[in-house]
Amino acid sequence: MKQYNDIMGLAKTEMFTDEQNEISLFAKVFGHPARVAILQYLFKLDSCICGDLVNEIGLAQPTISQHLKELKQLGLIKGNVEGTSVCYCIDESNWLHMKKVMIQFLDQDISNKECC
Amino acid sequence: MKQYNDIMGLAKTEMFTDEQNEISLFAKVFGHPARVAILQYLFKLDSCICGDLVNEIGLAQPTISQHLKELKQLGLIKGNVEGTSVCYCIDESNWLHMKKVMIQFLDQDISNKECC
DNA sequence: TTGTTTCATTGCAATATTACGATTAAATAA
DNA sequence: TTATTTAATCGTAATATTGCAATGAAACAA
Repeated sequence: MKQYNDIMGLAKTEMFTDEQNEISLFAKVFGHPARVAILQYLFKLDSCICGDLVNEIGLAQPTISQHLKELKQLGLIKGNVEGTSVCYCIDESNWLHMKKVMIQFLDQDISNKECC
Repeated sequence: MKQYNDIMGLAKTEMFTDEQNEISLFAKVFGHPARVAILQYLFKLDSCICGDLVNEIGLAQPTISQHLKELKQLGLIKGNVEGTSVCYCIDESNWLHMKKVMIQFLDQDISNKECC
């Protein structure tokens, strides 16, 4: 597993639980609309090459490539070289793990004794 | 509604859908373990004052205050002044809206025609 | 009034993120 | 071989985020 501190910058990850750090890492990768758009596109197509994304999304090729790298580093997508192009798709088992962790966080119970 | 460009920096939000921008804004606020920890603590207690959080989490008071401000700006928490302290809690209806948007994103179907 | 307590704000340094032009690398085509 | 195509990487500028000391503001207590 990647060390949280490698990519969290100033965040003092050692004062938080592994769960809190994991949630924030997943959230962080969704924290840019281009990466959200890339994932939605991959879900729509079930496969895809990088060039498609450059046309689909309006960003330059190096920028898309960088966003793909971040998604790949977290394990949410995987890519296969196919000739001169690369075929990316969702990594199903890692996506399901992430989904479980995130939904558990989002699904916390709101008791009705709100104070304000 | 807050203008996305006010807080997304370089991100070219105009090239993305409102949905993609909304998802990324919600995700961004979860993209720091301190804010995840604050939210979990608020869920656990159903109410809370800022000073509690400074003790609970190891960060300085201005840092906690800043994280609270971001959560409040997105509407996920609300705060009431009570004497010299401030009572924060989850904003239930906004939390439920966020949850719906995020779960819809996380719940996309993975077809079985993976290509790689 | 003068403290005291509690939280917000300011200001700033350190670091991270985003974007993209230029270049490189790798596969294929001519 | 020499293009050509496609995507990754490098380098760097612009901007954002994080953290906290110092300070301010507001409510309360003595």
